[in-house]
Amino acid sequence: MDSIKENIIEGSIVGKKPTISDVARLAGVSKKTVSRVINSEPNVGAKTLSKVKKVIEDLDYSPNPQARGLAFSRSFLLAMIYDNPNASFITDAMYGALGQCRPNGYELVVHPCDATQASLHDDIIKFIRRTKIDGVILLPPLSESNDLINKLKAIKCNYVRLVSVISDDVAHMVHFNDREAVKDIAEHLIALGHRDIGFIKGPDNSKSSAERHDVFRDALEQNGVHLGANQIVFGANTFQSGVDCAVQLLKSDNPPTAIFASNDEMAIGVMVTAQKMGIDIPSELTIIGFDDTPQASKVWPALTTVNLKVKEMGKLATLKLLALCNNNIGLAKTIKSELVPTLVRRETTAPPPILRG
Amino acid sequence: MDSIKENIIEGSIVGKKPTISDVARLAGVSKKTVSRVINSEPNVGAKTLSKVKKVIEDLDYSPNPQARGLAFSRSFLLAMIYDNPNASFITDAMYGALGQCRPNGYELVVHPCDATQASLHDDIIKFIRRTKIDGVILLPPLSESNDLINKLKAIKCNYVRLVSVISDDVAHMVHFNDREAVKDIAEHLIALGHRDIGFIKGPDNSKSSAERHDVFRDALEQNGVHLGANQIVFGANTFQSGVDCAVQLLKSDNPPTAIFASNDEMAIGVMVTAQKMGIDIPSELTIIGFDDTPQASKVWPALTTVNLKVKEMGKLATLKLLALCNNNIGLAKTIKSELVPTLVRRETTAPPPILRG
DNA sequence: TGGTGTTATGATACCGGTGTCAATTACTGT
DNA sequence: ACAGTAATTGACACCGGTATCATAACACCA
Repeated sequence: MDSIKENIIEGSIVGKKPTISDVARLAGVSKKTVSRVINSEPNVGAKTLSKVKKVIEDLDYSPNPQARGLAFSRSFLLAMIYDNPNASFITDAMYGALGQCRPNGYELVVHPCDATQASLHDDIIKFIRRTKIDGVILLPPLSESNDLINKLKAIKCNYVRLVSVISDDVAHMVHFNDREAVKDIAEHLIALGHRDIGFIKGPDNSKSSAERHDVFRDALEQNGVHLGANQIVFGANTFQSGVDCAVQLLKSDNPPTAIFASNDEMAIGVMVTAQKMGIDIPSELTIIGFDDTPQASKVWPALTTVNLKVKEMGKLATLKLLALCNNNIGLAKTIKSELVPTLVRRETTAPPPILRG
Repeated sequence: MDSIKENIIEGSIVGKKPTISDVARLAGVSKKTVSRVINSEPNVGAKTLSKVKKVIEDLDYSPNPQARGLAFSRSFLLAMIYDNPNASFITDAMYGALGQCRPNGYELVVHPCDATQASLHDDIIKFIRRTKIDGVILLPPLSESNDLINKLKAIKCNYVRLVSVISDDVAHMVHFNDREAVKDIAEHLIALGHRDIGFIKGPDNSKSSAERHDVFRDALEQNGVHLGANQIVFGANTFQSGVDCAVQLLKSDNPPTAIFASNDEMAIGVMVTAQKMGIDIPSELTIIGFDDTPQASKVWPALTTVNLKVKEMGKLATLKLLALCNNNIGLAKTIKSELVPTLVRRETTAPPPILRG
């Protein structure tokens, strides 16, 4: 007779999943009424409501997302897109996002991509059109590309970007104000007594690299410390480039007493290099990183760095994106879009040797 | 007239995406014929074929995955499910999987979950039923649960698991033979001359923890070295537990000259602790980890550890899963399912002090 | 040239949901 | 009691694909 019910009664779920028609039949109502219940639409009689809900419960029914997506012209899929090699940044952002996706009936698709590909942006657009993804979260440095943003707008794709540079498009971005953090670092170094400071800049193609450089230089300048050209070296945000930059800085005629690296990965490269050279940290060399990756607290000595609150950013970005997917731009605008990173003081910072006992 | 074509001609894609009906109309054929072309079905005339292909090209048409999924009763979605806190293991596996998903028209959904939840397995089943995911890749230690496997079988969900324990169900698993690696570690330590060896075991709920323990003990025993009860401590696979275990081992009456930690995370905890205690690595203490996480080569001295080839495992698992999704169990069986980890010798291993100059 | 067996193609139902709009039922106030 | 309005409900088309099966076109051979 009723094969659906039998399947359930038998204890394990076998055969096909129940459909909206099964629910409708068993509840003695039309498909449309069941649909109303599923989507919490108004104007359903109290008796009908509880009857349908009971059947849904009994059958352990859940709507088919493909069918739903087809009817709604939606996929209930969000994507996190990035060309960033920094695994901890990504996982943090991902966890922040996932926590908001699931409860709202969305799933998250991860889409790492290759920044060296010339067709990168077009490939992303193709990906979105092909999958019918409802919206995307863009991680830096990809999020800094206006070209990509314009292409997303052209296909009317919802997006939220995680960026360090300020913009007034508050509905579509979460901003981590690392200017403040960089200032904090400069002032911390000055307060400790450092005057010969080395700076490892991130790759040139990233706006936030330039920004960190400018802010750091200006903040030092305001305290009467000049960042000379030979005290600035260029890294690639990788461990190895941290090693290379450290060699360059520490083997110069006038080695710095403190080094600020634009990310933790490079800062740890500096640490390892200094230790190999027999330089003690922090008594002979102060090091500060940026990102507060899990490794930062797992090296010896523990690295002083900046926590960007990436997980929180992933969460806020997702909330905004969900609002946008529901055409609620007003809501997206009201969700907090600025996070202030914090300087995490650990064990790699100390006054320079000249000021010590 | 033809709004679709106009949209394309105007340069940017606006309005709705073309559908199969648009293609059919412009090519002067039926929807079904276009469907045949899309799915590379046989029995399509050469002239018709090229005509349809041209229209698809011109329109930049791609089929709607929701509609396709609905008709095929498939979602073209795979999920990677894990309760593992080890970020690098996961990202490696993820990258390995992604490389195979995309070219085959599948997307990957990430599904981390909370191992402390009692309803964990049922939640996973619900997730699969709700999303209509076509197949799942299970990462350890979740992949070791027979209960979960049985539940997956009950709902006929395709799965492939990454496991360290051997099983004959070769179509549904990729096996990393860490027994060999653990043996290599034991023999390496013996060869260096170590006789007082400490072992940090992983959490009790994991089969691979027990296995690593057994194999390590036996391999030492075969070389005439006994692993005493007070030389075995229990860790939780976290950095902090590495610290705790190190304290326990190093402050004992008879501290070991070498420590093998069941994962890198704990091994690095041991390193940091030893360094804080003024113990030099490797001259006074040899340390070996397991996993070859990115951090292993980014600590000082660089950690000797075992590379599990996780990315390759992710790739193989995905290939198997895709074969299973296409009901090709035979193919799934023939895909390589055993990987031999390699011992990566770096800088944390040396002969014990007693044997040194 | 006609009969036969393939190959190529299309009409129509269907996958499992939602939107529209008309029909039915339930409340109002007088 | 009864018109008037609001709340509830369902019939049916539709979203964009695929499966089935009947039919049309073609090739082959006697």
